[in-house]
Amino acid sequence: MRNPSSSSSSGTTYKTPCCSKVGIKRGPWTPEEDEILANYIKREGEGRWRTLPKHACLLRCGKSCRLRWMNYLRPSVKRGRIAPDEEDLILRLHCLLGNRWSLIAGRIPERTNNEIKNYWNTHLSKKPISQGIDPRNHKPLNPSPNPTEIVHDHRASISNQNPNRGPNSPGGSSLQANAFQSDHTNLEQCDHNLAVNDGVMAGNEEDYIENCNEDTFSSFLDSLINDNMC
DNA sequence: AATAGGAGCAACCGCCATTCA
DNA sequence: GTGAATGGCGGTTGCTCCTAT
Repeated sequence: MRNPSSSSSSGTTYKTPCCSKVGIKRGPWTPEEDEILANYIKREGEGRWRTLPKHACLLRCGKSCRLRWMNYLRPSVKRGRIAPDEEDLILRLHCLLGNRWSLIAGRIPERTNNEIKNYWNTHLSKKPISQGIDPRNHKPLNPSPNPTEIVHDHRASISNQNPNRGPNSPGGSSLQANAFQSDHTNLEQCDHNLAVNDGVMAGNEEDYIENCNEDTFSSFLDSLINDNMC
């Protein structure tokens, strides 16, 4: 929405409201609403999203407030054009993680998952297609038996691992570990990737996966990215 | 100049995991 | 142990702007 004036109150119609409450405003945020929200969060801090609109005197649902803050009002959010190196990183990470936007965003400073998702859908998803590659799983659009496809398979399997969860979610670390475990299982099919894992993992594998935290996952991801798998 | 179609992106929805009473 | 509330995620929608015809 580029024109804030085209809110629901002025005719914009989105799908059925997430909250059925009458009097909840929907559609684009106005500068006044932004200011109210930003000031309130600066004063009271993040969280308690459901009750925030009432306390801040905003006619919005909590989800809408949270989204607005997370994606646009947070001071740490960088707006503007995606740099070529960021684009490259997004491509690599998507190659490894699939549509796990929060995971990808977590590794690109000051970018939000919504922004990265939009950028992928509008710009980057077309690149693999032009190269004859399926952007959803980075497999060739016309698959042929080829050892390198095993690498693609593991990427697809990661993206299929509970795609609704990321590192910032309450259950993030265990799910990271699950994705990691799945990833590793598939990696075993590829000598090259096994070598990658050997560099990261040492000792008992089960213990490693069980105790996988954000740092180790991060290291693991770094090794895959740096290995230029895509 | 008018208009149709595509691109870009903000905002919403439904779902799921976690937390808490 | 259970159910409601909450937070967070990915997918999708639809409005506005831009460009080609």
